[in-house]
Amino acid sequence: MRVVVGMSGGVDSSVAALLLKRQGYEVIGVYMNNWEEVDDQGVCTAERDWADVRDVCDVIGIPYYSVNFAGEYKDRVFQHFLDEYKKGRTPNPDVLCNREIKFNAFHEFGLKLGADKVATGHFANVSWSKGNYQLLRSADENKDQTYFLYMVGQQALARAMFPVGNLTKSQIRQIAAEAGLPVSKKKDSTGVCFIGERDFTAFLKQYLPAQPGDIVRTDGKVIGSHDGLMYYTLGQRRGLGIGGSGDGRRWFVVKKDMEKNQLVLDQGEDSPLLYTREGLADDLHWIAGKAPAEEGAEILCKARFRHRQPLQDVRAVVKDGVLRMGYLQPQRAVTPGQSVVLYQGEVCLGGGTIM
RNA sequence: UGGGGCAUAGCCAAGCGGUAAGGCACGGGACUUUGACUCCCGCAUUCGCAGGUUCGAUCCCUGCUGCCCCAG
Repeated sequence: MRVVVGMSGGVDSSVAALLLKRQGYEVIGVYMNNWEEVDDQGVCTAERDWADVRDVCDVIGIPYYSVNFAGEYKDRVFQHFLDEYKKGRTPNPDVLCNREIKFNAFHEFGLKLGADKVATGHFANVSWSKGNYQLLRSADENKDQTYFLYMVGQQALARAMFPVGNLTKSQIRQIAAEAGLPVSKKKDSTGVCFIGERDFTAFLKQYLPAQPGDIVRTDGKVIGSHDGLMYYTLGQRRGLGIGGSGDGRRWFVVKKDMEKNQLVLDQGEDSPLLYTREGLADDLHWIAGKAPAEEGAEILCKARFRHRQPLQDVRAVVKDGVLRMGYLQPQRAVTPGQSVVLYQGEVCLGGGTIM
């Protein structure tokens, strides 16, 4: 049985490869570099990651390759990312990246290498039940990454493997250390997948030209100016430059008025304008291939509106391709363009894009 | 140019003779495979300017400058 492992140069995917090798699989490590950096230190980071992958593979004793999907990433992920921002929405590129790149383009590459299975270091699990593959939350509740995987399809899950899905982060680091992997203490990576950590607003400004406008209070009074609504998101506090006015509390973005090109702020982290009790989502995707209930029938489940958020009680109904949700507890800054992912027990049902 | 008041960091604002609170903003860090949120740390050798009194002043006195209010 041949398994191709997507390796990032981090601990998780390194241990994933190690475990598969120990389990007797014929393992091949593949490093993906999908972002061609021109300047910055991004190049250095990518080169170091690739070097780490080679070192790790040498220690484990498996062959390795690198592959570049920069073109695919740009066409299928980044373009959509920019289009969404232009509309004033806040996209989640990593959800698309998983569907289009890691669990599609990369899987196809794995097949070309003769792989029976394609593994990654994601914190998630797959199981087969009632004629379908299920996506399950990881053992390490704190690191679960199913929020980013809800768009993955049955075909991909059928050949996917998540070797570290049943481990905790500390167990993974311990295994890596005991095996002498050079990345055992490497810091977890953050930021947009393949693009990495950086000054996000400055990054966006490279692609989306500024469109200055007013910053206003909820009563319409102008209290400042902004460079462009696309550089801000709902619930945001930092980077507004508004301080000292009003009652002295912090200011948060509560609305982006695209028509007036105004950024609307309200004061206080508990501003009622930041909370909603219901919402809609479209662009739905169900892991099982179909909704968990008939059209119009109520779905009682848990949900999260952002990565790592504790599961929230939600009752939803699917109608005409739109998910109508009611929240038992008011939710803060549910943001258009972001994902809502539904769960029942350990099972990730799927989700959609917040409208 | 009659009277009164105020001038403290980017903003708001304590202090009222004993050697500059706090909040917001901002910067750094932690957390985090999106964007955010959150948390931690930092942030006026100096109190409009110039003198004076005092062992010692942001706090008292004088002058100057600026702003505000009332009356003209």
